[in-house]
Amino acid sequence: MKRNTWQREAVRGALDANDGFVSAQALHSALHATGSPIGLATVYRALADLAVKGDADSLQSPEGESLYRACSTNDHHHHLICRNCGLTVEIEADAVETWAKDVAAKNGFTAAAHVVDVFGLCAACTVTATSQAAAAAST
Amino acid sequence: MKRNTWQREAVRGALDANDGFVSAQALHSALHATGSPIGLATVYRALADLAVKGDADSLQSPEGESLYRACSTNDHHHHLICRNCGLTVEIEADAVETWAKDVAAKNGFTAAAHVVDVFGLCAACTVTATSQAAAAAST
DNA sequence: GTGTTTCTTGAGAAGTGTTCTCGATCACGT
DNA sequence: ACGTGATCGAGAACACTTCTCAAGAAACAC
Repeated sequence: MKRNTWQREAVRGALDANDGFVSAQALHSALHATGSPIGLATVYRALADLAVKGDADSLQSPEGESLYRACSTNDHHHHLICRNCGLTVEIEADAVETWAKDVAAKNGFTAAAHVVDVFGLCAACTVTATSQAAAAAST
Repeated sequence: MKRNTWQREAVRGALDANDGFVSAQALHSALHATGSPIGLATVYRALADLAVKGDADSLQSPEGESLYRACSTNDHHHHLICRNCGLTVEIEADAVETWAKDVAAKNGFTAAAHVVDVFGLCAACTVTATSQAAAAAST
């Protein structure tokens, strides 16, 4: 039996309120900032549950943290992530799906899963970064 | 100035001797097993150096460990990894490169990098897994 | 509403992987 | 051979995650 607790709702809400991927720690801080006395362990548990149920997507940041995000769809899909502001766009990648299966099969691999994520700078951050670079260059 | 020390050579050698991705910890244990009194910190430093120089490839395992592998080419490429035995096949993915750039551009993203790795079971491990499953089913 | 059951929570301890610190060591240029 | 300073190693420090367990609170039966 799964019980409904305000803690679980709070985590889900905080995740929904966020556009990009957030770390468990960040989510915990955010919840505390809003006055929730929720525990860190509980945040981890809730996130793990959401990920298992398919209500959230998780990935490993290059720094080794686990990042989570509320997903608009339960279907298999990939992400385009701004490495500066965390903005995330869900992308479909039929071509890549096919390619991955193909490559695996060609090499005798079965049960193929794949990790496909694209990191970059979103339009807004590109502008910021460019002007900052210019400022730095002129210093 | 970069010095040549036997420790660095040992790490590189151990990496070369390995077919698939290995964790820093595993590499350290392996080196100790051969009698090298090399320190763990040194292994981490050497691996980071190799990765920066492009002599080694690194990726995050699903468990959050950093895995390293000596690469036969410095060119950008991807991997097909057996999740059971660690066997790794280097794969080219021009199609994916193009797709990634394309998707990024379409969404206004710049400086796009991507993470593309395929995990599966290699032919040998598929056989083992299948027979094991059969054995389990008959129990 | 009351009582019972048992799932969930939260604080902190524990665990794991990685990085940092700092005195000792040793490779390299002269 | 010598001096310099990059590199080493052991362990401490650190960050993130998971585990432990007593206390709290949903859900259910009555």
